[in-house]
Order: sequence, then C-alpha cells, then structure tokens
Amino acid sequence: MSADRKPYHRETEDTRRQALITATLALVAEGGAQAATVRAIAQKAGVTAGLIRHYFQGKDQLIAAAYGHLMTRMTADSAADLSKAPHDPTARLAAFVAAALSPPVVDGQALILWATFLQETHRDPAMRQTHAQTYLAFRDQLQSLIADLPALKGAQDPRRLAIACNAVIDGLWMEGCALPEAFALGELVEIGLRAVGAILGTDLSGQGMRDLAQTTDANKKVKT
Amino acid sequence: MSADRKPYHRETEDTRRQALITATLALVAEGGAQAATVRAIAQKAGVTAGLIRHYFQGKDQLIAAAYGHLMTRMTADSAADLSKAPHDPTARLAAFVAAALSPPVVDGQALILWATFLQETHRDPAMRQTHAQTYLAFRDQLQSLIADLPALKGAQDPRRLAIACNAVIDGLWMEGCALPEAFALGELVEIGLRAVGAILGTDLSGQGMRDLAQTTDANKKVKT
DNA sequence: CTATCAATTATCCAAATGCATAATAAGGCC
DNA sequence: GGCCTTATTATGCATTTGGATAATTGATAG
Repeated sequence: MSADRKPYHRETEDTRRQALITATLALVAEGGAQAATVRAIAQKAGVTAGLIRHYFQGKDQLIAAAYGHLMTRMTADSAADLSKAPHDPTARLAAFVAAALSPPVVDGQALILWATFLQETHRDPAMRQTHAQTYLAFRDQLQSLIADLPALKGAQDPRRLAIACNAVIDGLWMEGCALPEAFALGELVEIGLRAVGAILGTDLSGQGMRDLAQTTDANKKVKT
Repeated sequence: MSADRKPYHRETEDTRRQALITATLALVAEGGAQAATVRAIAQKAGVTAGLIRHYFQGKDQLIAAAYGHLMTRMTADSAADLSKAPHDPTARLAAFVAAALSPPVVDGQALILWATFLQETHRDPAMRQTHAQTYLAFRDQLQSLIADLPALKGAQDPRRLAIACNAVIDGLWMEGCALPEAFALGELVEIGLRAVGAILGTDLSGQGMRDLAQTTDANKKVKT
C-alpha cells in the first residue's frame, strides 16, 4: 500500500535556494501573493514542501529573499548597458533611460511582482530596507548621470531634476508594463527620452535612438 | 450555557454595503490583502461574518466593489478642484496637476491600496475593467486639458505628450506616497509643475503655485 | 398587539495553509 | 563495500479561511 518514495538527488545549497526563489517569483507573477503557497512553490521547484523550511526560516524569509533577488536583477538590468556605453555623458544618460524603458526591465510580470511585494514592504522591516536601498540607489545613479551633463553646470537643483526624471521613468515603466499593447516598439523609449530631455533642457532623442537598436537587440537575446 | 445573542438593529442596504467597503479598504491599507479576511472585515464593520454573504456574492465581489470605490474616489479627488478652477486652460492644467500631487490623492495608504488591488486586477475580469476604465479616464482628462493649451496648436502629438505628463504625475504620486517625509510641503507640486511645463513648453509654475494655497487649504479640510 | 418577513446572528464544515517532526535514502569517506 | 551524515521526503497537526445553512430577532404592517 505504501507508495514509493519520490526519487531525488542532492543539490547544492545554492542551487536549491535559487530554484525556490525562482519558483516563488514565477508563482507570484502568475497568480499574486496568494498563489505562492509553500506547497505550490515546492512543486514548481521540483521538491517537497518540507524542504523550504530546511533552507529558509519560514515562508516569510523566502518571500523576502525573492524580493531582494527581483530588485537586484531589475536595477542590474537598468545599469547593464551603461558599462559598454560611450563616455559622453549625454549618451550615457540616454542609454540609461532607454534601458529602463525596454525589456527586460519593462515586463508584464515585473509590475505585478513589484506591486505584490510593495505591500509586504510595510510589514517586514527587512523588506522595507531592501525597498529603500534599491529605490534610492536607482535615483542616485540617475542623479549622478544628470549631474555629469555639460548643459547644466549647477544651474538648477540636481536633486529635483533627478526626482522629476525618475518620476517620468517610473511612470512610463508602469504604463509600459501594464498596457504593453498600447505602445509601438520603441515608442516608450522615445517618449521617455523626449520628456527627460525637455525637463533637463537637453536633446537626448538623437543619442538615445541611435543606441536603441543595439539595446533592443541585446534585450531580445536576454528575453529568449 | 448559551451566550446571549449579539444585539443589533437593521440598517439600510446602502449603509451596510458602505460600512463593509470602508472596513475592507481600512484593513487592506493597514495590513495588505491578507489582512482583509471576511471575519476581520465583518468585525471592523461591526457585524458578523455571515452578513457579507448577504450583501455580496462572496468575498471577491466585496473586494472588487472596494476597488471600484477607491478608484472612483481618487479620480474624483483629482478632478475636484477643476470645477472651481478658472477658465484659463493653463491655470486649469496647473490646478489639475497640483491636485493630483497633493493630499488626499497623495496618501501613504493610497499607494498600498493601489498596489494591492493591482494584482487582483489580473485575475478578476471585473476588476481589470475597472482598472482600465479609471486609468484611461484619467489620462484622457489630462490629454483634453493639454489639448486646450494655446501654446501647442497641434504642434506635437498630444497623445504622446499626455502619456509623458501622465507618467510624471504617476511617478511623483508614487514617490510622494511611498516617501512622504522626503518632500517638503508643496515641493512635489512644484517639481511636477516644472516638469510638466518643461515637457509641454509652457510655464505652469506661476499659475500652479498661485493656486496651491487654496488647493492645500481645501485638502486640509477634506483630510480632517 | 400580533403576525410576518427578512436582516442579522450563530453554528458548522470542508479545504487549505504553514509548520513541526519522524522516516528514509543519497552520496561521500574510510 | 559498509557506514554515517544530512539532504530530502512523508506524515500529521493546529489554525485559519471562505462559504453554507440553520436559528433568531428586530422592525413593519394590519
């Protein structure tokens, strides 16, 4: 009567943690927080539920780890192209904006993930810290790129400019994630470059659109 | 042994529905979606859990009703000052932006509520419809205000301008909700007016800041 | 004052959930 | 090849949740 035990083989701690985190993100993206039960996570990760407690103190800690993983990945994706971007400050800023408004940063699942985790941010102090860190890191990076622009030699308040530009990017990111079919390919980037350029009094469209081709191509590779 | 039954008096259908919706919103704002259990909602509304099923088909329908209530309230708040705003198109746009970036629209609980409901939007078709309606309604209103501006007589694509301005407002709204302590009083409005003005090539700051006083006063009254 | 109706409460239930603990086997070491 | 560690599975449990149904009571009409 006793059914056979599930066969398995042992994996690295890192492998298992990663599998559990990936499964958590996938489930949350598909069906919201309520879909990410310990049993569902374990099944999607190809293990049994008990193993979660073996690698994490509890479900909450796994959720927090998944959130950190997501945010790290998103900020890394936004800054990825920056390393191979030219030294011209204007072009660098344009590349940054373009990357933040293209896949894989702009992604239908990303918004749900972000929104789902946002509420947890208010209860769990660890998640709140992750939130504040990644959020301000992004804005600081943007502010630093803006400060490097030759056009505005301390003319205006760089903090407020960064806040405004960050708002444009965030807002467009949201729209692009929520209503992807409402925008033509590259339209979001163009709107973003024009808006940020207008706020800063600098023309970014030329620079940005030139980089868009390689940016999009690179992202296509990542997407598949 | 049998404890006394809870005394009660009958209320209007509208009163009870409203009480349940208010309780739902309060709970979600406090502790996220998971805090809004039927029992908790009923307790906060001063009734017993069974009554929820008497006025709503189920918990999901109550959640959807609460979401609709929230979105209706927020869009109404954004457009409230518009009715008593001057006829000057520039001033009207400035008033609209200022209202969207001031309390009660900008509110710490509003962001959590919005984020929490966003994920439900993906499962429940009714909620998705509410989402699309309120979202596009806001953007259409903004686009119509922009189109009335004398400065850009069909010069540029009004749709893209509206998208960009909407993004600024959304992004600043998020920042203001998430990190209210990071902005001085009226700073968010000023940043928003400057950014929107820059995108549209029109000066809004003068108009907007002049209106800010009455706007803020009016909102203070609403807040209490 | 009484009968009636439905608004409201009370009780029960099946399912799901997170967690704890016991059982087992996979893989490395000697 | 046998043993030992522990990664992994299997089982059980208390709690919670949403929903169904029965019991009761407050109001209203006649």
